Amino acid sequence: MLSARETLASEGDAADFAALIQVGHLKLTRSAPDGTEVIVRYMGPGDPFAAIAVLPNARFPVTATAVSPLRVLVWAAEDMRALSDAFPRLKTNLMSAMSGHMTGALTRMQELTSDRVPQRVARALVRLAHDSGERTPQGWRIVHPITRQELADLTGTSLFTVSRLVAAWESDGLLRTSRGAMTVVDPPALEEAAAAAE
Amino acid sequence: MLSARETLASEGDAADFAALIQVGHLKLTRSAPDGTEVIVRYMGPGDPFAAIAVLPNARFPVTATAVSPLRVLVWAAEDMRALSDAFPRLKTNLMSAMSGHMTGALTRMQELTSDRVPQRVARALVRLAHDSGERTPQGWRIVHPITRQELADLTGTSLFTVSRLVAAWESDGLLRTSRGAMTVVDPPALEEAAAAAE
DNA sequence: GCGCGTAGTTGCGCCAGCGCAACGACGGCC
DNA sequence: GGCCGTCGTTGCGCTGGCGCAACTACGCGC
Repeated sequence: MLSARETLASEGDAADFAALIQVGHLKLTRSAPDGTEVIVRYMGPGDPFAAIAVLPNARFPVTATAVSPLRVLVWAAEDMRALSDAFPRLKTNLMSAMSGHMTGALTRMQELTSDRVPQRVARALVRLAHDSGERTPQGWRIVHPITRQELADLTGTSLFTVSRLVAAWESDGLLRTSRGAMTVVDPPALEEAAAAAE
Repeated sequence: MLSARETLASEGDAADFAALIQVGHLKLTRSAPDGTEVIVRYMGPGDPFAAIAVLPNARFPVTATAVSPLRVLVWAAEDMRALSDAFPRLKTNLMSAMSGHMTGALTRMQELTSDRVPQRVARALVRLAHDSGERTPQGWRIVHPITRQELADLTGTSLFTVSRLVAAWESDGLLRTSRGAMTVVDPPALEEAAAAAE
C-alpha cells in the first residue's frame, strides 16, 4: 500500500522485486543531472512492473512513483527467477511485455524528433485518454491526476507551452480541464486540430 | 551476404528470422509518414539482430540496412523458438540484450528532451567512437561510413546544424573528417566543449 | 471561513536552430 | 580522365517555443 507521491522503486537501485498493480496508477520517470525529469510512461491496474527483475543483478532503469493511492502484489526477484525457469511461457510473456514497451519508446523517440510540440502534446493526451481514460458524458476522462508540468515532462516541452495549448483547445471545446484533471472530448478531433495547426 | 545500402529487414514485416552479424555494420531506422527518418542505433560484428523473433507472430519494429558489406548468420524464427525453449539461458540472454537496448532508448529519449543540439551531437559521436571506433594515431576512427545527414537522423536535428557543429569542432582540432568518415581526436574533450558552449 | 501552498495563466522579449538556396568538392564509374 | 551523382558548406532570414515575472485561482487543513 502506497499513497500518492510515494515512490515504489528508484532508478539505479537493485531490482530485487517485481510487482503487479492491483489498484492505482504509477508514473515511471528518469531524471537528468540538471533536474529536468522525463516521464517514461504511466501504468495502471493489471500492469506488471519490473519484468527486468528476472535478470540477474539487474537495476531499475526508472523511478516509479505512485500518482494515486496504490496497492500492488510484490514478488522477490529470486522467486521470479525460479518461476520463470519453471514456466517458460512466463518468461516469454515478460519478454513480450518488454518488447511492447520498446516499441512504445521507439515511437516516442520518433515523435520527439519529427513532430512539433502541439502534435506531441495532442498525441500524449489521446494516448492517455485511451490507456487510462474512462467514458463520461463529456468525453474520455483521464482517471489519474495529471498536471501541466507532467504533460510537459511527458512530451519534452515546457509547462508554459502546455498551458497555452491546453487553454486554446479547451476554448475550442476539444478538452475540459480542472485543477489536476483532464477530459478529452473527442480524441480524433483533437489530433486533427493539432495536425492542422501545422 | 549483403552489400552496403541493401536492407536485411523492413519495419512491419513478419519477424521470421534472427541473425548474428559476422562482418560489417547495420543501421536500424524507423521512418515517419512525412519522410523523416530516425536512426535507432548501429550494430556491428558479434551483435545479435531480432531477438524479437523468439516471440510468436512478432514483426520487426525497425528497418535494418547494411552500411558496409555485411555477412550474417541467419536462423529461422521457429528454430530460435525451439532453441530458446531447450536452453532457458538463451532466452534470458536475449532478454538481457533487449533490456540493454531499452536502457539505451530511454537515455536517448532523455537526451532528446533535456539536452541542446550540440550536446546531443557530441554525445552521439563519442558513443559511436566508443562502440564502433578503432584506435588510430589521430584518435578514435568510426569504422563504418557516416554522413552528416545520418548524424542528424541520430540526434534529431538537421543536416545543416550538424555540418556547422562538425566544422567548428574540426577547426578546434577535436575532430577529423573526410567524406563519409569521422575520427574523434579526444572524446572527453569533445563532450566538454559541447557542454561549455551551453 | 481564513490562510497558505500548489497549480495554472498570460504578456513579453529573445535566440537556437531550421529551412532554403546556391555553391564547392570529392570520388566512383565507364 | 572526364562526367555526374552524392556529400558537404555557408550566408541569410525567420519563427517556434523557451524562460521569466507577476499575477490569479483553486482547494486543503486547521
